[in-house]
Amino acid sequence: MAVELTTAEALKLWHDTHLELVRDTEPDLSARQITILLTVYLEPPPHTVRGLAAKLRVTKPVITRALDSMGRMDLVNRRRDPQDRRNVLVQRTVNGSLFVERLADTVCQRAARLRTMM
Amino acid sequence: MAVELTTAEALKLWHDTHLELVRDTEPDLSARQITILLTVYLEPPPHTVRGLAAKLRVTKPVITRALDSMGRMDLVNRRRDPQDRRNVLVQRTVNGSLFVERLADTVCQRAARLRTMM
DNA sequence: TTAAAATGATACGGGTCCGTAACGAACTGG
DNA sequence: CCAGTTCGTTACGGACCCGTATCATTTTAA
Repeated sequence: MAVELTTAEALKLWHDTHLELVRDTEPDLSARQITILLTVYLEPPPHTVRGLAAKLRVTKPVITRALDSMGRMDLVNRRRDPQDRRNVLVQRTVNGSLFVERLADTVCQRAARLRTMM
Repeated sequence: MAVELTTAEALKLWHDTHLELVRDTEPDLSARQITILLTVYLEPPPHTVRGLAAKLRVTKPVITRALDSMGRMDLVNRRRDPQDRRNVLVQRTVNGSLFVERLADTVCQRAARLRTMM
């Protein structure tokens, strides 16, 4: 059983959730940063700069800079790979987990209100 | 009947859709721009700079600049209000409609594949 | 008629992000 | 060992966005 959404519902969900994120002035991540963050938190490790760049189809400096910003916000962490010290492993943080959890709640709440509030 | 989403499904939907948007290198709008665009296309006119600023809880220059960029991308249009020439009315464009339609399709497709692909 | 209010745009200084190119550090294979 | 490869980072010039303050235009009201 799949999640059935009409196009109007999909747009309303996208709109309402974004509006809430914009209003809350949460750190305000870009689409690339959101994608990186959720990849790290949803998919099994290890996550490397090169791997993330390939997955998103962007250049490596994009990933490096996104990790810089999100590291400053304490959403992710970087560590050298002890096995191959050229690699950098992207790791989760407590703060990042909370952020992702809040995001999930926001999306869920907006989805639940979709058909009652239209 | 509401749209039931588990938190895991919500996150996967958010991740998958963002990933697709990042990969496609569609104009790559910010969260604020997306919110403005969808507000204009989902809610009944008229839409003014002041109204959008109040709705998003941001300053007016934010809206002006977003309309500048999205105008350059031909996603929205500006017109003076003939009734009160201080106002600017934000209008939809053909290109913007297509963009919104594609976005809706992307979200719907990702939602439909949620439970088959997990 | 004129002062005040409202609207959207602009100037400014500061920050972030972009892609290309170059770089140092670490591994690999001959 | 040592040249070549791989990895992540940094430097650079340019573009965009931010919030505050200010501006011109238009409307309102005394």
